[in-house]
Amino acid sequence: MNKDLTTSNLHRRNILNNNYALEIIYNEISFPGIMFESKYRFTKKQVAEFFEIDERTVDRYIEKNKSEFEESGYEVLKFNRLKEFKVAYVNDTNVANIDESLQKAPSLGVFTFRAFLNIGMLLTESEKAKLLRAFILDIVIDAINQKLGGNTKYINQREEEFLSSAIKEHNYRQEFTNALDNYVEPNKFKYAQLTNKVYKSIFKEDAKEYRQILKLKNKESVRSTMYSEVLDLVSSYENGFSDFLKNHSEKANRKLRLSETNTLYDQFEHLTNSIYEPLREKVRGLMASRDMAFRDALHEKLKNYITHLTTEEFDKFLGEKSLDLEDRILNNIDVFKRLKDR
DNA sequence: GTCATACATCCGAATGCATG
DNA sequence: CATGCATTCGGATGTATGAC
Repeated sequence: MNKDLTTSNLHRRNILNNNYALEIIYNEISFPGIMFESKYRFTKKQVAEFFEIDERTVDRYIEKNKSEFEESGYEVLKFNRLKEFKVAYVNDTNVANIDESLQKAPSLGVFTFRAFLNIGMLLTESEKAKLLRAFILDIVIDAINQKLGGNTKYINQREEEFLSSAIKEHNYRQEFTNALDNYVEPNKFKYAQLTNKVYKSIFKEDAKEYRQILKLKNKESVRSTMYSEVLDLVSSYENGFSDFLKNHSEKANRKLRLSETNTLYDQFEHLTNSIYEPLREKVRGLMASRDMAFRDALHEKLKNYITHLTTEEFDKFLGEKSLDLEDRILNNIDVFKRLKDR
């Protein structure tokens, strides 16, 4: 996938919000900052020297992208905080020569490591920035893979909510297939057809397209790769339609043909359209955005829903609280048993 | 004399605008 | 895109003033 950091705000954010990638990048490039207020800081001068550009060039970029940089941690220090920064600067062992003019500066623009990377992603005139970008793109994919032992395919399972959603979904799925057994005439395509209809209602793709986008192998199950929010919504659709099907079959006092069932689903979808709309919108956004960031997968039909992930999202799937499914089952064995016996 | 305070001046960084 | 210039701001520095 072509990710041009200089022009894509989305891709920049997806890297800058990923603390795990930032940590690795910091450790890999030898550009130590000055520790100040528990963050590594760099003066404008240091940044300019790193990228081998004029300080004025840095100025221009700050001017143009002020809000983006400020969001990444760029700020102008004054008064007391500036005084403290100067102390930290002087005491820092990484700083070889103490700058005379800095000592007298009444205000000083300071970058965090994030803001430093941010400007590096935008600088088109620096050869070093170009190298840095290439390096970042390699590192970020590696960082996620490394964190997950090389498997982003099941990153959806690392989140706290996944397990309970998956179990609930499993139960609703059973009701759904039971309903198809009880109220629809035997037909070997019925499960697949109706399931695809549910998928298309929710995220516009059928199982086959979804598999291609996520590069799933034949044996790998589609649902095991879905995020908890998607599973919850699938549950809702399956549960809702099971009921709908039951009512119509009982009213007609017979099993329905597959074609009737398909028509019935279209009715169901039409009727529930506005009810599900908010959840569907949310789920589409989550799914498309996460798959872009984590799995490097583009859901073409959902591309208008893609946004950058927040730091919290990265934490949720990569952070302390995220776990392999196996660990999660062990940690939640009681919950697991309770849900299973329902 | 010294100490605190008020005021004036100077300087450098940031910022904005203009130019080559 | 680099450079030059003017403006603004606030810290640093210096000076004057007055109380004790």
